[in-house]
Amino acid sequence: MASAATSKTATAGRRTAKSARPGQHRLRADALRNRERIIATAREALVEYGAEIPLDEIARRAGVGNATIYRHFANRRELIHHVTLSVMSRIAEQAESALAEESDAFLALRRFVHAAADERIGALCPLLSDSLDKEHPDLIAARDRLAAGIDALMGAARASGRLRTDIGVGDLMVALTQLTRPLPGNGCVDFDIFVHRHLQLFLDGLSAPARSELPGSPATLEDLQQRQ
Amino acid sequence: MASAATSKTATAGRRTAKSARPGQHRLRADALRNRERIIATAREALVEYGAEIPLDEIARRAGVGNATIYRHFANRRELIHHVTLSVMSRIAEQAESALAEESDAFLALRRFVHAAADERIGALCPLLSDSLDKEHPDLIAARDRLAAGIDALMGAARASGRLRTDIGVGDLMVALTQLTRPLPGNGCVDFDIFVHRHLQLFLDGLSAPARSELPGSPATLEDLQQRQ
Amino acid sequence: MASAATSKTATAGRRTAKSARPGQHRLRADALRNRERIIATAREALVEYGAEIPLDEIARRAGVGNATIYRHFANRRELIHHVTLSVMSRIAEQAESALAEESDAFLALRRFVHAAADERIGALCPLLSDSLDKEHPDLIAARDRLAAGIDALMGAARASGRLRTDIGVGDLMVALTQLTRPLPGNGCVDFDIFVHRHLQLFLDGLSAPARSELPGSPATLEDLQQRQ
Amino acid sequence: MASAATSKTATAGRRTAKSARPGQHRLRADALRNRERIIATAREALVEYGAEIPLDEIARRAGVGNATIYRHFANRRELIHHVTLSVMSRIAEQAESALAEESDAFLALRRFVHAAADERIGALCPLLSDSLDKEHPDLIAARDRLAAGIDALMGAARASGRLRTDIGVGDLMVALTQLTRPLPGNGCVDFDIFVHRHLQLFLDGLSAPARSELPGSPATLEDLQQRQ
DNA sequence: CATGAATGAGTCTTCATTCAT
DNA sequence: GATGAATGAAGACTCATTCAT
Repeated sequence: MASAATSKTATAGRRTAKSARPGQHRLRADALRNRERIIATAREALVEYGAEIPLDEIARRAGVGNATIYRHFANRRELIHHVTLSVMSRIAEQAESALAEESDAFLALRRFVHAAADERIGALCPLLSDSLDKEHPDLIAARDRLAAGIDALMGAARASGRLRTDIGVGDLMVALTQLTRPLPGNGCVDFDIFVHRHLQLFLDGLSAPARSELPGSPATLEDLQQRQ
Repeated sequence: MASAATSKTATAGRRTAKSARPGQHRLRADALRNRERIIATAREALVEYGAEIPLDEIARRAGVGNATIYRHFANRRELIHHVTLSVMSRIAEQAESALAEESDAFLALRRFVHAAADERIGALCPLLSDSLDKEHPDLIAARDRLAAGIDALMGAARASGRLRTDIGVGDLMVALTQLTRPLPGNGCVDFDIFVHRHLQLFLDGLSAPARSELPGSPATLEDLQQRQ
Repeated sequence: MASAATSKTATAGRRTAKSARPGQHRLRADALRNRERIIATAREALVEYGAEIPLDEIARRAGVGNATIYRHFANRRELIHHVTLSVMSRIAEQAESALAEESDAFLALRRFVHAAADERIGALCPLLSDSLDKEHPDLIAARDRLAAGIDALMGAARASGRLRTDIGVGDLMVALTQLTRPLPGNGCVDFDIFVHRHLQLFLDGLSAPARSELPGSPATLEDLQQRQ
Repeated sequence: MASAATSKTATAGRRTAKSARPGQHRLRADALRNRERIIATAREALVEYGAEIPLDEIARRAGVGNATIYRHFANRRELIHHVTLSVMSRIAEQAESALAEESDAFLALRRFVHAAADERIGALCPLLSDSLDKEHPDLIAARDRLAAGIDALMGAARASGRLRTDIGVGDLMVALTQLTRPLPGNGCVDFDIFVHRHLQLFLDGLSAPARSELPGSPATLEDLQQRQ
């Protein structure tokens, strides 16, 4: 699968740019495995435990020492950054494949929304939290790819006359993120069952014709990230 | 303003049951003022800062010493408990007055939803977080009152044929809570502008006739609190 | 005794300006005692153990909990800052009293040099280390006071014809600091005995007439702090 | 260049006596080159960065992997040990060649003092720090050679009537070390300019006739290493 | 032999909670 | 009753040292 993590910028750490992985420096196979495992574990742990999960706990779950996390990610912020990139990338794929594979545009949108939930989009608050460096080129690239994917989905659905016209990508993303956010502190696994109900309700609200007039105006992803 | 905090059970704090305030022991006027101020400050601070706000910060904002919080609430958990009660109470009032004052039942529901958002319902995840003692009689009472209020609202809206019939109080409450939850770490005050758009979309999804079939089944508030 | 710690600047911590102690906020007696004890303990501990001494060790020696240090000083850097101020202030007093009380100007200078050593001037590398915020007004004030005191001493000694004329305050301060610096890692208490020999030798080198031509040019304290 | 590192005793590293390199086991050429490079890099890095420099940083500067350091030196302590030996050896050479090449004995001493500073004698606190195993035969041998060299220098200078008679080798070594010690944490390269001023002043203090009476008594190098 | 990677122990710092005025 | 101060128990992060390629 295409990875959004190809463009790179060294974050010039004082000693070594741990997380910047320029093309010339291939990771050892086991290290790469660890790296991916840490990201995947962090994604799930964030969902189960909440955003304040200790890195030590992530390390424990991933079966590595705590310092191994720091070999791969300079600090908590950077780990979150990469988890965000990973999730955004996976979700972007979902958007793209939904559009490619579904003939009914609104069904494609619906499929995407539920798939994004399953991909733990809510684990991240990725577009809003201030714990991300929103200037980071990788994040911008991932955001743009995702925005493009969703835009295409929404555009097709709108073109088919099934999607109301007064909403933007940002509206969908924020609501989707919020509706699927994990509860803090406990593993509400069975909470998922609910989530899909609410997403479905929200999708019904997105259907054309619009049943009410919305306050404010449609939001792009850029809008979201700019609000402090 | 009716307070849900009159029936009491001491939760046997380590040394003294500070927070249990049996009716016989009227607080001094200034102490009561402090108590209310702490709760109100905590509510707002939770919204602005996020769930991990230090108690010292709440104390600072409330203009009291940190130990004063402990005079009123045995620990953080108990403070959150009371903030939750306060918010639930205020929201219940909103439900009740919306029903009483609006002639159009669906409009009443809509008014309630937006009012609940303004009351910071999302600051607390009041029904779900495991940082609450869900057995606590006060909480149960508050929940029941709130459930009754929303039930009445939804019943009326359903009766008027404007609300779809496959959703329960729990569905509304969870979605409402999630959609209005503050972002962690930063004061997204202007985020509010968005929230009402999403609530409106969700309300449109709630309208009859149902535009799709929902997975799962309608949830009550009891359901919610039993999970986990 | 006059304290250099009267002018203040809040270092605008995120939450509370712990270390800024504006005049309006008198410390409780016990807290002030702790504060002074921490500074004094840190001064001695720095001498005995070296600059890398853990704060926990300082806390232990001071008989307080580790967090108490942080109540008084936002971080390690700030503690060092205040220790530095304290030592500079004490040394400035030594300079002033030596000048005031000794009739022989060169003897006054000599007395000062040995007294500064006893005040642990070397514990700090106070003028040079980059672990200080050299822009800080308190530090500048302390430096200026100290420079003035030493300048007066040296000026008098020079005027009496006993001090060579090709050296500046900075020269004396640096050499004094270096010659009295504690060794890293071990408590060389009896090392002190040596130090005074070397200071004496250095003082002999400072005497007029100059016995050689020096490379470079006389240094002020400002010079020193600007390097690096 | 004569190396003091030929007589050896294995200091029984935990697993293998990595650093003991008995004569029979000639290092491969590249390994020897690495070893020397590590020592040289460590010497400079200690000067620029301070005593707390991480081994990883030394490895990075030396252009080797961190583990390579451990292949050559069992632990940090041992690396420091060898850097110390290296510096002492280089300084001893300076003493010997100064004596051999200068006709004026005091000039020879002066030349030596400045040369020792350029050899980074101060980087190591070589005679005093407790991070050395002062019992180690190599260190004793190096110390003895150095002491002999300086003794000869001082003896000649004393014989020429230019050096005061109340000071010992230890006095010179300690003062020299202290006056040239690098500041912690920052690369004060231009600090060197000062150092030679202070050394010159100190040398002037060493000149005969003595201008004052010194406290204590002359110190040998043995004295220094025995304290603590 | 050389190296990148992994790790546990240690340090700094924060915060809920308790203590003393 | 109220407060500032004190504290120990985490959590983030670093680094000497060990392991596996």
